Amino acid sequence: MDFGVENMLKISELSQQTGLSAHTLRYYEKHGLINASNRSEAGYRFYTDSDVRRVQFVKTARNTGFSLADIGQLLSIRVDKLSHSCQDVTDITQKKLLEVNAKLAELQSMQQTLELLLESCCGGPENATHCSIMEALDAGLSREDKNEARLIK
Amino acid sequence: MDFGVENMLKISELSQQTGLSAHTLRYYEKHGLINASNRSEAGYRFYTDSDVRRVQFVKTARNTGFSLADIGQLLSIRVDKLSHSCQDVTDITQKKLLEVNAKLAELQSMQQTLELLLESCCGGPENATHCSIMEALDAGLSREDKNEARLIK
DNA sequence: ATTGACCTTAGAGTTAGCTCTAAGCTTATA
DNA sequence: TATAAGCTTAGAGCTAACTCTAAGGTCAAT
Ligand SMILES: [Zn+2]
Ligand SMILES: [Zn+2]
Ligand SMILES: [Zn+2]
Ligand SMILES: [Zn+2]
Repeated sequence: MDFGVENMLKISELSQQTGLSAHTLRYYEKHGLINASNRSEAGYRFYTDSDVRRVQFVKTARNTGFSLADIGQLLSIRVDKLSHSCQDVTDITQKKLLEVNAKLAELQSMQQTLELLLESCCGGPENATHCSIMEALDAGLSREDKNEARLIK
Repeated sequence: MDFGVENMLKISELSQQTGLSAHTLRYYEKHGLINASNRSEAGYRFYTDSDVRRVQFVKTARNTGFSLADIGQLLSIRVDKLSHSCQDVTDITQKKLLEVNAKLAELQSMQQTLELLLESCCGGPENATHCSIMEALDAGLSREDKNEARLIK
């Protein structure tokens, strides 16, 4: 009856293999991303090799930056590749790249502003009455002025 | 008695001037960042010029990437510059820059991975049975392998 | 006097992705 | 057999920064 239970993993073993916590694995299951193909009579989850590969796919996609919703889509492609095209895959990937690029631009702008602020300030122990960082934040930064210009007209 | 009420702003007027919603302004007040120096008899908030400048400082700092907690610290320096040093200011700014740099590195890694994935896939209408993006996610990406290597030993 | 726009408050809901708790079984070891 | 470690579930809590709702008071114009 219970043929092949030996090479299946319990949740803590899967956790160790993947580096994802048991909590997270159950969370992914609750959200429809993964599943344990088998359960013991007591209800313990048992993961097959195929289950493990699916979890590793999820982890890899997660590390690549995909949201759990994205991963849900990628997984439905994965289980039925015949019904999906390469374009379906690139659409998801391209969308993610655009998001990443947008965040990058925002962070680069912040980085530049912060570096300029740090260059302008002595960083010394004297009091901050004439601190150029405080002055700059009080004056409204030039980057922000540009954004403001959009709103005015 | 109510001298000078004329040049004060109601919350919706401040909202228009700053581009922050009235909800957000009340939220900032609840969290101790800003305040209306005066209230009408009915309890309406009235903002002085000084209040407005403080709100604009908050907005500028927010646009620069500072968290509301950071801004709370910057504001307490702002109201008592004599008791604080330039170093106090650069400490906050430097810490923020480090955070931004860390996020940048993460996003740049994602960007690179996503670009490589997109280069490898034809993106065409044929079915996804041999899609190289799916293969790469199944195999575990090389970037991830590097991270894994850290864990192994 | 009656709209309707604006203001007040406390507090709930949103987002994403976990992270943890409580209460109670199960399993392995001593 | 007792103890500890591990498993189960539902559901609460966390983070940050809003965003919105409900129920009601205020104000200007008609
Ligand atoms: Zn200085
Ligand atoms: Zn300074
Ligand atoms: Zn293809
Ligand atoms: Zn492809």
